Amino acid sequence: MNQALQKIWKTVAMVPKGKVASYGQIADLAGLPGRARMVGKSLGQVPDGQTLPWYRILRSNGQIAFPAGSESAERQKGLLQEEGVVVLNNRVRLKDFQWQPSLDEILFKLEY
DNA sequence: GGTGTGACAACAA
DNA sequence: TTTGTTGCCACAC
Repeated sequence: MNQALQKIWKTVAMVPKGKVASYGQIADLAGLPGRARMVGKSLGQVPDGQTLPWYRILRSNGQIAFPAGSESAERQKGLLQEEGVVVLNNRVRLKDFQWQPSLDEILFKLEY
């Protein structure tokens, strides 16, 4: 089955609450450099049952990937703000909220 | 194989 | 800052 998909989901799952990450960042951490677009596609395939923080994933510039004002964008914005992440004009200040995995977090991930 | 697509990214203006 | 262009890579036709 889809290994890449699993890796991506596991990686997304370790983004801490109140922090965000970019598609490319997730791809890199998942060991799939250059596959940012695949991360996006994968998040769209997440079964509803799964509790995955898909909403903590943004574009490299901090923008929400959905068109501003769309239902999805609003939902994502809401979920983020509930965690304390400030969203303005459909974007987040990465300087303040981007997740910076510590070395041990990365190593822990490699154990798998 | 060729071609188009996509919850992307880097860079130029 | 915002908008275009290009480069990417896995996939579905």
